[in-house]
Amino acid sequence: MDVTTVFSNYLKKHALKVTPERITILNEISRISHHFDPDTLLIKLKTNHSKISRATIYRTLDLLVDCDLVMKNVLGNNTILYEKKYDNPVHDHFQCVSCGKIIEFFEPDITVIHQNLAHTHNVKITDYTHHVFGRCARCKE
Amino acid sequence: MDVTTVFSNYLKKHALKVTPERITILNEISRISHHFDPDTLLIKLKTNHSKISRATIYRTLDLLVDCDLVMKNVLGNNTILYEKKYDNPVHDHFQCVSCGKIIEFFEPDITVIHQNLAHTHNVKITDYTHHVFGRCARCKE
DNA sequence: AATTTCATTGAGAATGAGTCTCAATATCTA
DNA sequence: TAGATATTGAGACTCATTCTCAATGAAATT
Repeated sequence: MDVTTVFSNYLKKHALKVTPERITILNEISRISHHFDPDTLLIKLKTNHSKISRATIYRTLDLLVDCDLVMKNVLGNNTILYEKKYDNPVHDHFQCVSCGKIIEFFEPDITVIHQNLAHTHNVKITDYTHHVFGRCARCKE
Repeated sequence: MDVTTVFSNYLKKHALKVTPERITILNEISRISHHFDPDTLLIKLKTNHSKISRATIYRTLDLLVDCDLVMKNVLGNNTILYEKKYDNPVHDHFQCVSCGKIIEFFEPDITVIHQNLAHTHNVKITDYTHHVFGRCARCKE
């Protein structure tokens, strides 16, 4: 089932409307292979002669996060970073506090930690963020 | 060595001044046993008839984070949350997306993950945030 | 296909956390 | 104690995000 269908189904299920703006935004995100923020998304859309407003971008991103197609990451220094959850393997982020560089990594043991947590505290885990900060190879001298 | 001394030494080392405002803020934080945000700190200080300004609170919090006495956590939904790093065992946070309840937990394996990461990517890790979201025992029904 | 209902949109105003400015004041070194 | 310089408070300012509201559009119903 393709991504547009997933989004359309989500919208219908919540009595929301499938609009060209919403589909255009999702298509634009599909073309982005890494991180993005709302403003660069707006610029990309403008470049493609779309007149979608800033408000609609924010509203649509919220929907996409809610239906689990997009992930919103809040890093340290007021960096907000979105990325699609499809066509994109699960990973966490390391950010260099000196130069701002972001490294993606995945350590499978994080899953074990979450299983322990769920069991110990009798909770259901739906999401997590794991951001690591420090100095990259270059900046630590 | 007590916390005030640690802070004073840090300030002197960086040619900064030991002011009553800075010490008062640190003392106020020492009285808080859990999380806080800059604004509740401001209110607590006002309640104690202190006239320290919002700007000074932000400035001092940055210093305290820098000298490792306070930790700044950025949660998902624009929540910023500070807590002292002393008198307070290291822990991560689980937040219930339904009722907002926060559970503190510590899984020692997170340290192993960080050691692997540091080794694999040749970085120096100074800090991290690990927030888990889901439904607590009550809210998952 | 036309009607009706109500969600959605864009433009710009509003919000609010955090930062900056600057003159007055306080710390600290010598 | 004086001089050099860091700090402070008040409020202006920023800038990302949210809100408002009239006009428009989607889609269910007839």
